[in-house]
Amino acid sequence: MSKLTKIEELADRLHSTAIHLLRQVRVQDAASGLAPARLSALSVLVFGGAMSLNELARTEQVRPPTMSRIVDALESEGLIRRTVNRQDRRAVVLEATKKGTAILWQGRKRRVKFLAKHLSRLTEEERKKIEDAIKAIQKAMARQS
Amino acid sequence: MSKLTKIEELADRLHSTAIHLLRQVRVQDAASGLAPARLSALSVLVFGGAMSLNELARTEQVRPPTMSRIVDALESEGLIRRTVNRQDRRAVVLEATKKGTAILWQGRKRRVKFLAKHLSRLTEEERKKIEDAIKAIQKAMARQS
DNA sequence: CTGATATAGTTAGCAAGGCTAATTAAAATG
DNA sequence: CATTTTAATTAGCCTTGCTAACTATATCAG
Repeated sequence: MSKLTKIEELADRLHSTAIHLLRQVRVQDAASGLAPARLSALSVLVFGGAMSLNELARTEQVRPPTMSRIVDALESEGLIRRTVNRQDRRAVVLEATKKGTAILWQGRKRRVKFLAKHLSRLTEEERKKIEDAIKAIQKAMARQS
Repeated sequence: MSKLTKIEELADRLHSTAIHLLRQVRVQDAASGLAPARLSALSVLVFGGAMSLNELARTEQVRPPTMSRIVDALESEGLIRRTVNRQDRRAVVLEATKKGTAILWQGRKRRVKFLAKHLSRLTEEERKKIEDAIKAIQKAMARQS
C-alpha cells in the first residue's frame, strides 16, 4: 500500500462501501425478473413520467441505440408504451403501462424493505448519521463549476 | 408514490445515492483502459495475492467459466500470470505481474483522487459524518443470523 | 491397486447491455 | 425548396453474465 491522505482513505472506503451495498441489493432486484438496465429505465419512466427516447437515454447515461434496444424489450413485455409524438413525428413518447408500473412498485418495495430491514438493526442515532452523510455526499458530488 | 416508513425512505435515498456515486466513479475507471470486470478481478489479485481461479471467482461472485474468460484477457495483456499448481495439477495459480500491479495502482490513484477532490469541498465535520455513516452501514449490512 | 466419484478448470453457446457508424424520416433553416 | 439538423433505428462489434458439457487430475471405497 502506498500512503493515502486522510481524505483519500475516506474516499476509498466510501467507494468500497457503496460497491458492497449495491452488490447485496442487486440480488433482490433479480427477483423482479427484469434485467438491471431494463429495471432502471422502467423506473425512470414510472417516477419521471412520459418522455422521449433521447431524454430517457440521457437520464440513464447511455447512448440512444442502447436505449432503443432496452425499450424494445420493455415494450415487447408490455411494460411500456411507445407512441409517435404528434408535435414532432420523428420522436416517440415512452410511458409505463399499468403492468409496468405495478411490477416496478413490487420490486422497489422488495428492495427498500430489504435495505430497511438491515437499517432497522441500527440505533436511531446511527441512522441519523447515515441521513447526514447522504446529504454531505450529494453536496460533494453535485455538478460543479 | 405509496407511503414509505421513515426507515424505508432512508433506505431508498441511500440506494439512490450509492448508485449515483458509483456511476460517476466508473467514468474515471474507464481511463484505465480496462473493462470493469477485468479491473475488479485484477484488483483482487493485487491486493489479495495469488489464488486459484475458483477462489477468485468466488471472491468476485461470478461463476468459474466467467472468471476463466476474464483471466484469459488479463493474461493475454500481460497483467497476470497463470501457472499450474504443483501440489494439485488440476488447479492454476493466478498472480498479478509487475505491469498489472502498476496499472492497477495508477487507476486506483485516479479514482481515489477524483473522489477525494469532491470530498475536499466539504467541511471537516461533514466528512466526519460520512466516516460515521460508513461504519453504521457496514454494521447494518454485515452477514447476520 | 483399481474403478467410481469428485473437483478444477475450460469450451461452447446463449442473453443482456454497452459502444460507434450508417441509415431513415421528419423538422428546421436559409 | 434544397440543405442541414435532429430523433430514432439498424447493423455489427465487444464485454460479461449464465448453464451444460467436457477434460484432466485427485480422492476414495472395496
